[in-house]
Amino acid sequence: MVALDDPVVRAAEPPGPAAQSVALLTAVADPIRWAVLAQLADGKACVCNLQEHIPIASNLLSYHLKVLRDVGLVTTSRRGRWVDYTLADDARERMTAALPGADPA
Amino acid sequence: MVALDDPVVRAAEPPGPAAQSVALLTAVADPIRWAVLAQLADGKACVCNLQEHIPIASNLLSYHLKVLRDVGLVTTSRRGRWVDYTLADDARERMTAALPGADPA
DNA sequence: TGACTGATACAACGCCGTTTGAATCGACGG
DNA sequence: CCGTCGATTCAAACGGCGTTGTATCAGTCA
Repeated sequence: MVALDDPVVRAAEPPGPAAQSVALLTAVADPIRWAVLAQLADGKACVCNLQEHIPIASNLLSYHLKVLRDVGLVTTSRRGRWVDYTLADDARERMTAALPGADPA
Repeated sequence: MVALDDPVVRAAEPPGPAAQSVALLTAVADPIRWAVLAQLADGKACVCNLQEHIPIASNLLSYHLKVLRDVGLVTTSRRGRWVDYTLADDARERMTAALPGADPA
C-alpha cells in the first residue's frame, strides 16, 4: 500500500515521501542531468571536464548542476579555480528507492 | 563509460538508449503517474478503482494512463465496461535500468 | 592590483506538458 | 432502441521549466 488516500495532487503542505521521490526523479529525468549523473558514475569530475562530454553553455550546465545539488544527488569541492562534482555515495540507493512500488515494508 | 560524446542535446535522429531512459523516467517523474504505478504495484486495477485512491478527473487520469501505456510501463485489458490496468512485468527492471550509471557492461 | 579563467547567479523569454471542458466511443440493462 | 455508465479523445488555455544573455563571484598569475 502506498497510502495516499488524498494527497498526490493536494500539493505542498508537508512534502510527503511520495512527493520527495517525484522531486528526485524529476531531477534525473532530464537529458543533460541524466548525462551528468552517468558521467559522474565513472568518478568525480570538474565542470570543465563535464563540458568536454556535454557540449553546452557553461551557465546552462551550472544551472542543471545546481538542480542536482538541491536534491542532494551530487556534492562539490573546490580545487583551485575548479569545482569538482562527485556523485553522492547514496545516490544510487536513493534513486532506486524513489521508484514507485519500492515500499521498504 | 556512457559514450555520449556529442548527443544529449543533439536531439532526435535515432533515439539513443540514453534518450529512451530519459523518456521512461520522464513518464515516472510525475505525481499522478507515480501514484498510479505505486498503486498498480499492488496488483491490477480498473480505472474506477484507481480513481478511488487518486481523486482527479477521469479524463485527466486517462491522459496520464496513456502516457504510461506509450512507454510500455502498463498494459490494459477490457473486462465488461471496465478497463483493467496492469503493471508490465518488466516495469521494475526497465525503471532501474533507466537510471543513469546503470550500464549493462 | 589588474587581467584572465572557471564557475555561478540573475532576469526575461519561449516552448512543451499539464490541465480543463466538452464531445465521442464501447458496453451493458431496461 | 434508447439511456446510462465507464473510459477515451479532442481542442484550447494555463503555467512551469529550460534556455539564453548578461552580470557577478572566486581564484590564480604577472
